[in-house]
Parts: sequence; structure tokens; C-alpha cells
Amino acid sequence: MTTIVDVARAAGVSTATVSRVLNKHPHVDPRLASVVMQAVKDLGYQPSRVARSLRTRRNRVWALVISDIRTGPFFADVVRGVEDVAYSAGYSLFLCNTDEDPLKEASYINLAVAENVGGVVLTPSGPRTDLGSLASSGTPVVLVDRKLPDQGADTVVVDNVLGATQAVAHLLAGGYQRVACITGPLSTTTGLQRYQGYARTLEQAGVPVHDRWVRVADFREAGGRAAMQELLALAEPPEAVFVANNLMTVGALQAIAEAGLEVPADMAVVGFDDVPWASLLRPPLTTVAQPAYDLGLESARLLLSRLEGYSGAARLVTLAPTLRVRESSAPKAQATRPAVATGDRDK
Amino acid sequence: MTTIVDVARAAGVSTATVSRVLNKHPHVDPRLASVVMQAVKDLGYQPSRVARSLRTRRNRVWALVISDIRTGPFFADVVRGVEDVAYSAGYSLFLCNTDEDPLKEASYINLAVAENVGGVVLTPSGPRTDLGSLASSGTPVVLVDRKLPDQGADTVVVDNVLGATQAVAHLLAGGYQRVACITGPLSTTTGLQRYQGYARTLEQAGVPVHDRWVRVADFREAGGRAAMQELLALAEPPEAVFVANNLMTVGALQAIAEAGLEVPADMAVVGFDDVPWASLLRPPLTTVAQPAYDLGLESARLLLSRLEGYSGAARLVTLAPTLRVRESSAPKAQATRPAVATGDRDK
DNA sequence: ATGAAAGCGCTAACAG
DNA sequence: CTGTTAGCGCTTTCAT
Repeated sequence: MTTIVDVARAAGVSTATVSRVLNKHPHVDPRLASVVMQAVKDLGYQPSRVARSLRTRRNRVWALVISDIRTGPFFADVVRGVEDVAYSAGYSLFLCNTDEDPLKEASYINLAVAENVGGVVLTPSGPRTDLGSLASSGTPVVLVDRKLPDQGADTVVVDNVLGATQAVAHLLAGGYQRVACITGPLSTTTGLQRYQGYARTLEQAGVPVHDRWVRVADFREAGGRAAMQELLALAEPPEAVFVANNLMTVGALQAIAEAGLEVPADMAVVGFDDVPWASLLRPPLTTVAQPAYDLGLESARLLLSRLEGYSGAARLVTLAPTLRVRESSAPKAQATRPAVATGDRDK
Repeated sequence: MTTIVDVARAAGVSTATVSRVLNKHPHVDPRLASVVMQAVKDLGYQPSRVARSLRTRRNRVWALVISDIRTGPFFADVVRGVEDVAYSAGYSLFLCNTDEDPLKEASYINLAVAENVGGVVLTPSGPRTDLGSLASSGTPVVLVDRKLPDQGADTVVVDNVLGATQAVAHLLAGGYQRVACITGPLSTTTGLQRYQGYARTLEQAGVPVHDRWVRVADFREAGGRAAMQELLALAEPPEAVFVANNLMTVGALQAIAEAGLEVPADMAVVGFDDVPWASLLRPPLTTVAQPAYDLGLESARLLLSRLEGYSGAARLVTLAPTLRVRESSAPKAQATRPAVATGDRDK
């Protein structure tokens, strides 16, 4: 391996000068600089980031801690958003999948400390995620997709309440009154807020919220399927459903198909978190699209600003989701079921 | 930050002893060891991986260089395969998306050298990918998904020829004779081999290969769509198509739908690379499933074996794909077109 | 079995 | 403007 000493010798200067040239210090003789650069080229010299990190006590690396890169396009897009900013700012990324496991998460947070990373972008696995070691080592942290109470960290989230509101208001506008909700664990801000958006929208429209039409599942495919099966088995099943993430939506669609029912005639469906294949489904699936890439971008920018010296109060950036209307939530056919469509007893 | 010196002082021993305890050296007094461990706990000491890397000249980090984590589940699964092995062996991962850009790839390879990573798992962006700097720095490299000529690196690939063979043989068995192929750039081993599997299978079945039914696109959605449009515009269009990756398959399906045609009645379709939503499509999509997670797993294992001292010749691990038969390639209806279905003139 | 001390490759005072 | 030198935190001879 060729080191800075080799370059210094080849260029006939001291290592300090080589270092200055490489780090573009202002006061270096241009002629010496070019000699050094030539030596660097000739020797194919690559400065050791490890040595540099040890010396400067800052590592041009971030840890990106998420739940699971495989759960669909969402985290993949977030990751790319973060990476694109990191790359152009000269940072590299440790990819850390926690699988929502607090132990694995803690272990990756330890890694971040041990590697002395410059910053961390993290989707907390739950409300008990401990950022203490990062705080005490002075490592800036940006939370993405989920908030954490009282940690004082910059946070970037999607307006989940708004997204759920858009979805449910759209269903109500389509003439659906018996609207169910399949949400995720209420311990997650996403699961809770999407439910809250659902409930509030119904209330504000004067439609009562029935607990039996609310199912709390686990954000996974099998959970969504089981929840939908339960809804369908009800004495008075709903006529539309808002499902709080894409994996559960897949499960719900399966359950509907298995029951021999049609979307949207028998059950209108709106999912949360758009997927590129939503329009390929028959019928095409209405979803609340999240700006996942932008989520990553904004997180990275907040982190960068901290690394560039900003030290103000914690910032919360809330990004708006977008309702993508497709056929799975087409308005209720008035002609087909006039009795139901007009039998609005709650008004 | 608390260092090894703090621990040594707290435990009343030398830093050497602390180091020995932490690295589980054989000859340490158990009593001293426990004193040290206590001090470590009390101080919440985390050894600096940076300093350790500098000193030992090996970094417990791998670089994982792929094209783009967002192109669907494939790379996400590969990544998880690699990460799961890396994590349990105590390694962390740099995620490096090249977007097939040779410059970005080169820049990430430089990073790997500069960070002195322990190993690299890489999907080469093309045949000109230069592994020289890694070779000369003694960093083991494992190629995944795509081969590279004469680089002497361990490689893990899917048997693309076999996969294409399975797909095309299945279509032929279903009574389809006019089978087209939309493949990727022939400069990639995947694009070339999937085409080769297609062509050979037709030849061996005595079915002539027509160049006009072969389209070379770019592995992207728009490319697949354009290619399919061209095929449909032909004077004698095919009756079935084998599409060499999932993004292009999505494009092809769109083109078919836009032309007002039905799958499989007007056009049978088999895609390459399965997706979790294949069975949600109407009709469900037949695909050649790749063992993506296992691809990552095997790559990581090969890398580990090198790090554990194996220094034999380069190994090539070839994993078999699996045909997942669904309705998009249902056998030709005998009743509808008896003349074609029985008109097997080559026998 | 333990400690003292050197040094991994680099940067940043401090001199000059 | 450039060189000398100390030292980042750790591991590893070399003594003892």
C-alpha cells in the first residue's frame, strides 16, 4: 500500500505539504502542488480514510438505520434519497436493517458509535429506541418516517393524518358510508395516526366510528389478509376499506378475491403507500402515495446542516402525501343498489 | 469520549491488558479480566473501530456495490442475503448504488480502497469494470449476478440460460410456436444469456428463430413497452413473448393492454425475475423466479471464506432459477384455434 | 501473565 | 509558504 510518506518522498516535500495539497489548503505554492498531484497520480495514491478519521475525529460516513429494505419500494426510495445527498456531499452509508428488532437496532447504534460515524438517519423501531449513546458522543441524528418523543432529534415524516383523511374523505365522497380501517400497531406513529385520520374524518362527516370495523394488524401481508377475513365475516360487513400500508393491502386484496368478491362493487379499497404496480392491478388500486425519496432527501439535508454547524432547536419537517385515485375506489354505482345508496339512516 | 486509557486507569491495569481482555486472548488472569469488564461496563466503553482498523490494517466492513436498490425486489433481496451473513459475522456494509454508471462505480471502488474495506461484493456495471485497485490492495472481491471475464474473482450467478429455457420450453409446451423475446443489452451477461437460452430452446425444438421477434431493450419499463409495441405492430406478430426482466415485463403488459389485447388469449407472457405481486395481476403472471436472497447469501459466504484464509482458485457458484407457472402463459385454447394447435408441421 | 513502548497513516499546531 | 513533530486510539512485539 502506498502512503502519504511515499508521495512526500516522490515529490520531494514533507507529508504536511502533501496533506495540505490534498485538503486544498489556501497557502500552498501552485508549483509544489502540481508536483505533489503528479506524484499522487503516478503512485495511484489513495489517502486512507481510516487514518484520516482517527486523526480528525470525524468520519465521513453515515449510518442509515431502517426496518427492512425488502418491505417494498418505500424504504428503498428513502435510502436512495439519503444516498444521493450523501454521495454528492462525500459521505458513504452504512446500511443497517433492524427488522424492527430493538436488539438489532441497539447493536447497530453501537456500531455507529464505535465507527464514530458523522451522523445517523434512523427509523426508530419503537418508542423505546435509545439514542442516548449517540447523543453523548455528539453524533447528530435525524429521525425519518417515525417520530420519537422527547429525543430532541430533527425529524422528517409524512403527514399520516392528512393521508388517511384524503383516503377516507374520498371514499365518503364516492358514496360509501360503511368504511372500515385496517391499521398497524398503535404503538407506531404511522399506525396510530393513520387510524386517527380515519376516525376523525368519519366523525367530521357525521358518520359514526364502529370499533368492529377497525382492525389493528401488524403491517404485514398475512396480517392484512386475516384482518380482511374478519371484516368480511362480520354480520354487517363494511362496503369499503382503508388499509394503512401496502403489504397489508396485498393481503386484504387476496382475502377479498378468495371470498369471491369484486372490487370495488362489493368492497372499495384504498391503500396507503403507492407501489409502481398499483395501476397494473385489476382494478387499478387507489393509494395514498408517500414522497419516500423526498423523505430521504430532506433527512439527509437536515443531517448535513447539522454537520455544517447548525445547532438550533430540533426541526420537524412534514411532507404531504398525495391521493392517487384509481378504480378500486370508484364511486358507488347508484343504479345498482339504490336502496343502500339512499338509505342513509344516520343523517 | 471514553478510550481504552480510561478503562485501563479505572481497572488499574495497562491498556495492553484491556486490549487482551477485549480480544479474548488466551492467557489473561480471569480475575483481572472481570475487573476490566466491569470497568468497561461502568464507563460504557465502546472500542473505536477506526483506531482498531488503522492498527490491524483490516476493517470489519464490506462494500456492497450494486446497480440500484430501487429496481424492484431483486437487489433488495440480494442485499439482505449479504447483510444477514455480514451481520452475524460482525461485518457492516457500505451500500453503494452505481446506477450502472461506470464513473460512479469507479468512485465507489475507490472508496472501498480508501476505507480499506475487508471485502467487496459487486455487481459489475459492465465488462469494463476495473477491479485492479482492489486486486493490488489485496481486497477480496465477489461478483454477484453478473460475471466479468478474466478477473479471477469468485462469482455467484443465476443460471440465466436455464431460466430462459424453462420459460420458452413452457410456452412451446403450451402450444405456442410464434414466441418472441424482449431481452436486455447483449453487453450484459444477463441480457445475452437469457436471449441465448431463448434461441437455443427454439432451435432444439425445431422452431426457427426470427430476428424480427427479438427485441433488445434496456431492462427498463419504457424500453419493454416500446419493444412490445414494435412486436405488436409487426405484419405477423408473435403469439407469446418471453421478457427478460421484471421492469420490461411491466412495460410489455402495459403495451398489450393499451392495444386492447388479452393475456394470454392474444399474447401469452412469461417474465424473468419474480415479484411478490405477480399473482395479484389479472391474469397472474408466469415468471422465472431468481433465488435473489440466496445469491446474496452465497456471495457473502464466498467472501467470508476468503477472509478466513482460503486462497484457492476463483470459484463460480451457479444457482438454478425456478419457473412459477401462472395464468399469463396458460396453454393455448385447443377449441379456439384448432388449426394452429394441431398444425405441428415440424414433426 | 502483564506492562512499556512503538507505530498504523494521517492532520494540525508550532516553528521557522 | 513549508517542515518538524506530536498524537488520534488501538494492537502487538518485546521484555520482564
